[in-house]
Amino acid sequence: MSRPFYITTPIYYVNAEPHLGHAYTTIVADVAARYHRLAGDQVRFQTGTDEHGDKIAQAAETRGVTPQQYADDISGMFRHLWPELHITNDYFIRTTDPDHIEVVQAILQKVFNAGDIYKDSYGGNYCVGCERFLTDKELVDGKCPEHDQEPVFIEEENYFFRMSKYQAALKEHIEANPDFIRPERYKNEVLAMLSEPLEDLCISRPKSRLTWGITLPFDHEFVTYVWFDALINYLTGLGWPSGDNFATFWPAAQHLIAKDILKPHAIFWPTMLMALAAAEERPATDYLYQHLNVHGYWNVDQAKMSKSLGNVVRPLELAEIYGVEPFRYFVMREMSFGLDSSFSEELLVERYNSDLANDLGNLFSRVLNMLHKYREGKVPAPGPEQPEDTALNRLVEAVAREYQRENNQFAFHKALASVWSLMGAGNKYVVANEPWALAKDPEGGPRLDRVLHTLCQLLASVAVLIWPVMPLTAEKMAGVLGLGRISDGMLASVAEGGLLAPDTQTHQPPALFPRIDTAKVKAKAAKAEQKAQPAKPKKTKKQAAAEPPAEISIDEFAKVRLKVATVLAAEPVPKTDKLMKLSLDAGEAEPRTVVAGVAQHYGPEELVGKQVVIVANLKPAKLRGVTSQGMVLAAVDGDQLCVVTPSKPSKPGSQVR
RNA sequence: GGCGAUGUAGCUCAGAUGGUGAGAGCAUGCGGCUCAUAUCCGCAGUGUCCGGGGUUCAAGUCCCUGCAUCGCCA
Repeated sequence: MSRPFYITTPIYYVNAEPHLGHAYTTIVADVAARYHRLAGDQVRFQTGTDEHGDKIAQAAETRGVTPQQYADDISGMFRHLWPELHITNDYFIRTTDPDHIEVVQAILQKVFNAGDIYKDSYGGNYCVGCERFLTDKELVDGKCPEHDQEPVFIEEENYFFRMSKYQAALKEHIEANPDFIRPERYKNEVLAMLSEPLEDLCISRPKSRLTWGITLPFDHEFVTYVWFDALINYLTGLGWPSGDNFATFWPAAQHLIAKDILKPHAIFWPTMLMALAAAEERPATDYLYQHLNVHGYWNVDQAKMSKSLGNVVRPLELAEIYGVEPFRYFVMREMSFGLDSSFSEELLVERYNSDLANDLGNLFSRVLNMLHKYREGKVPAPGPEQPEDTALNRLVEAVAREYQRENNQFAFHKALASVWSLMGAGNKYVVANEPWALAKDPEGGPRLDRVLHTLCQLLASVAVLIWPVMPLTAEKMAGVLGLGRISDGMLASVAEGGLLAPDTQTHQPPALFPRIDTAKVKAKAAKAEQKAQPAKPKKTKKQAAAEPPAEISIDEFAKVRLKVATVLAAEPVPKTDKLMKLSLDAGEAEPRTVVAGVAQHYGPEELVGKQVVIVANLKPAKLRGVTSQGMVLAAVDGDQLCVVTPSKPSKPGSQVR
């Protein structure tokens, strides 16, 4: 019984190059798709690009290309990125595809004929700069705050979709199907939105203002506005209204989105589908999707990642450095699906070392090495079974079940945690049975056979279970173990056990994930943080960071290079009353320039000739346009301040420690 | 301003329907093993379960209130 499964990512708006957010959504969709293939389901996985609208037309104009050329360009970047991340989408849709345009027009016409789209005039404050209507509350002193310009009152005719008509029915549907939107927090948010009256949705723009869009079939003076165009892609990609794919997969449709586009997917789209069903005189459930799966954001180094911040992490950079598979593993394991998570190189390396190198890689390596050492790499026929063997096998079965339950609910992090419990159990099993001792024991043969056999089966199961997340690693493991290819539907045999037949010849194990030197990465991250600090002061975080730890090690202290220096010259920095620019003899070839905040306490003449203590290896910083190469130490007591000076004259450059 | 969520070990988080001395992973310290990618196993911890009040024989778990953070809406 092969059940269908249809998973979509949003179609990505081509106003920005692909970033971590896009990559994450698409990797999740890919893992879901692969998981269902592994479970033997019939899978369809679609992604694509959204290419109409003002922003695209504008961006194209800025670059001096046509909107179509521009869209081709960016869309291509997405399309070429996915294979590099081992994404296995079955289809890539573009809203500029001719068949999509046809479908959108056909659906608009249907809904229009049924009376759920109507024309109305709309009057409002239109800001020419923003090219959109502003609400009264957006105005500051009657002006657009962004452009400092008074808006023009424009009355415009447009087409509206009767969204409000379906509000009650949608609310009922969500209440009757608690996992229609998941995780639950997002369902609650949607219900909150639905507790307020919905307004009808404006779905058009006059061509006088926007031409880069799909022409309304019933009024050629207008184009469709954003969502009506974009959302319908999920139907187009299946060949709506006819076609096998539509019949097979639409009843199994699940969408995957980030939380920022919750409203369009949880409210606009279902009501549109209900209207379409009504227009065809079919029950709404014929058209409503099964689940909307909503995930959170990645916080990259504290700052929220978003298109507007332009704070783009190039997904391939870290993926290239550490490998695509660890990258996929990290994002799937680190983020509790639905919640926000932090993303950093350090976190990635931590996961890599502890989960991939120490747990998975090392277990794989130690078991296969023993197998080669003691049994010439052949999976032995098992000797008599003991309770601990049974327990381990049972655990594999239990994990296989939990893995399915969690993956079905999009709780991928839990599914992975469950798989990793096998690594822990495997390591304990090795220690408990001490195969190296059995190998030396003349009576230990049958027991050793059983132990190695059990461990090989465990590894084979692990290989299958990690396949959706790390397909290449899984295949590599399967190859070494003599398991052959990991194929669709193989999940069922994990719970049954016995993936490997006795006498299967294995190969020498490669190091799947060589350990990464964390010291190097930490140093690099610290450096980057330093660089980022002045750019965006973080109120709370910064204060917390400024609070020194209770203790530091001697090694940490040794990083600070303190030196005695003699003040050669001093002059106040213009336009400030605190800063003084000092020229110092620190026993170096050239005098050093250091800016110190001492001008309120010392005049220039008091400082010249004085000896001070400086932090010599502080990263240079620009203060009021002057580059300061270090800092001068001073004792601070409330608003009193005095510079620290050696109690006897010392040679400039003397180390202070 | 309205609504909601969250606040548990250094970090990330688990902790249905209130009830054995409050947990996991990572990080830390100590001990052990040697098959293995300086890996693995064991032990050890520390927690005013955000503050304050209340209900109850009994509250991290329920109620009220305050604070903090975040989100949604306006």
